[in-house]
Amino acid sequence: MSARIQDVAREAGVSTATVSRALRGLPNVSDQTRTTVSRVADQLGYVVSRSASRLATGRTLAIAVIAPFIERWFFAQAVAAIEGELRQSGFDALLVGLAQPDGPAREPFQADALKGRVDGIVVLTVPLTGRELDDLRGLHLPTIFVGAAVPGAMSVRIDDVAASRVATRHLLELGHRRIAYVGGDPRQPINFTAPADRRAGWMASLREAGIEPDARWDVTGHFTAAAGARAARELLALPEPPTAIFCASDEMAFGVLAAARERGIRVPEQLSVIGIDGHELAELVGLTTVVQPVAGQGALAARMVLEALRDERERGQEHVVLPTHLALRDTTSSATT
Amino acid sequence: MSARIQDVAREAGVSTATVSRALRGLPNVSDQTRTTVSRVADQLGYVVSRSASRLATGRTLAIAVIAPFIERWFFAQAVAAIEGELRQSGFDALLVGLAQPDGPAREPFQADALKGRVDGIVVLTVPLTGRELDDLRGLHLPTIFVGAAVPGAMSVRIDDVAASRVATRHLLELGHRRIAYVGGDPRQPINFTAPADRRAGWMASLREAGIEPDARWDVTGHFTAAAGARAARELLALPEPPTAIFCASDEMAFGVLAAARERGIRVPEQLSVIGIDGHELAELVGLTTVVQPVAGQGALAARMVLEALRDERERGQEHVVLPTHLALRDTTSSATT
DNA sequence: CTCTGAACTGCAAGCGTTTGCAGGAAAGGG
DNA sequence: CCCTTTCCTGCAAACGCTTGCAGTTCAGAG
Repeated sequence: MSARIQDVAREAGVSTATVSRALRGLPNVSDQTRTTVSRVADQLGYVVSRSASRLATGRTLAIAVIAPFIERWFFAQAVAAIEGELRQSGFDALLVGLAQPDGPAREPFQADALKGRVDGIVVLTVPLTGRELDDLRGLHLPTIFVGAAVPGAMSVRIDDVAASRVATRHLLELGHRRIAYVGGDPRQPINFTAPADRRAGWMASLREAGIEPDARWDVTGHFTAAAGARAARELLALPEPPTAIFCASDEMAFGVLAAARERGIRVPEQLSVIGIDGHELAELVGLTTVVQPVAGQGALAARMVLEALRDERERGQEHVVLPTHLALRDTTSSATT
Repeated sequence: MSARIQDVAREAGVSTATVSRALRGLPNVSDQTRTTVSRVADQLGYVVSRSASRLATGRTLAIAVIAPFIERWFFAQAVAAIEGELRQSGFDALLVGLAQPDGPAREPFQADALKGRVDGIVVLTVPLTGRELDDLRGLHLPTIFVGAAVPGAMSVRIDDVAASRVATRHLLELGHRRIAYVGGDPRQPINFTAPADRRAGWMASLREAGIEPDARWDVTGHFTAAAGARAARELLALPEPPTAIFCASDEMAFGVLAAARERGIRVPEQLSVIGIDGHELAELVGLTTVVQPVAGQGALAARMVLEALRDERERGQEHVVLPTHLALRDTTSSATT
């Protein structure tokens, strides 16, 4: 059906070995031969069989991208950036989600299902269990984690504690004292450090300001807008509600804003709200937030795997921390109380 | 390094042929043999080499998912659903984006780069050129389009004209006469019918109501919130601004809402806004919209490719149209003027 | 004119599965 | 007790490429 290397070889009057070398730009092929071969090849519409190359070389030219969800903003941005970077280098992006068909629980991650199928792996903020992690290491593939610093592996992330402190301090400086935190699920599995770190940053900043965080100010928004709204309703129904809410993601902050609107609470006059992320819509609705480079982390992670593939030796344990910055907008203002 | 089929065969005292058959559940293998082989296999941590199977069978067990963008809401939802469906059936999702590294233009789609790399293709609302489409057909792979009915291929989509009419009629029934449309790029390439259809539905509904749509009411929002906001600013600055704005996507509607807020225009009292999509945040902000099943379309598309792979004969040209429904919320109300 | 390399090119052995075909054993029928 | 069937199993030939090694050619040095 489709042309094979044999056909090109025959047509060009050379051996398959020469065709292979010519087409891949390897040295020791005369210019004339190379030209002929190339011409014949695309005349015949020849495309090298990835399967055969893979089998022969052991390299797949594919990278797995593991993400707990793909439909959420953060992951979609990151995945898009990773895919772009990989495509530019001629690598395939093998997308592996972990969401269950139905239900919120995630599927166990089968590391060895990837055995021999990819050359490297990018893991997006997945809270892996120790066993999953071990299996993953057992693959001996360059692996890079985004959003969490896993010991012994490469990673790219932001300083979550610092980002969180920036947000909290901003609120403190505005005079707020009752500052609530809307974060992820507190029963966080290991290795998913972001929610824990952000919570820690909030707590530490409050304590430094001499404020003991009330347990009721610490609620979970599951990193979704809807759950963020629920969390906010809870907070705003407290006898002494917070005057400011710090959300560990912009999406949750959107939920908080919606909940405030529902109750007729004016933002920022009666309630200050701040998020983390730099969501496209945050700018639009004027949400003050700590912006993190999401696509940037993804792209860098992709480049790092490719790099590791190039310099086998350098399978170091680079840990890159990208900067964040506070985007001051309209949802935070001085405490009035 | 890793166990091969040979190793399993030797250890189990059978031939590689038997191992292959036993592990794949083919008939004509005694229960006892099958048990032994399975035990030995996972004792050795044997995982069949995908590359070798691919080469031997010609089947890749992978499906390409082509999307112009991955980071946008609609595509992220669809891709997630597709990936889930594929994973459940043991297929790999090969993600192919078309976004340029920088710049808004999309990359040309190289169909034959996929030659021999996937068993089927899902194309998400990509406006392909005639040539690209021909190349794609030349692959002779089951291909299914989401969001556009390409003749001679399978597709799953919504009735964009109808969805648009529902939205427009809703506004008309509320008494609005000056109804603007914020859509996609008017210089739409072929085969990307959604923006054109939605525009057509808007226009037809207006005409049926005896209203000749003003050219200035027809603006483009590029399917992003930011551009939607720009479009709205333009509309609201008109000497006789519209009293209602129909957006071809919820994200653009968010932009419109933001622009209205900027100008101090109250929604829905002074301006009605309606979208299309059913974005998670639409519910939260109370945006009235025509809900379409996004994940549903993706999942169905995935199932259809797999189905086509199963029944080779049935390579029909099924065109599935999924229903939409109007979600009445708080951004539309009777025209006051 | 012969010799030495350098530069090309071809041979053929993998890479790890799958699968058509044939052989062999066991079971059932006459 | 012999002959079919039926059921399992193994042999070995693909699948389409890559690559170490060896052979050829040719320019330039001696």
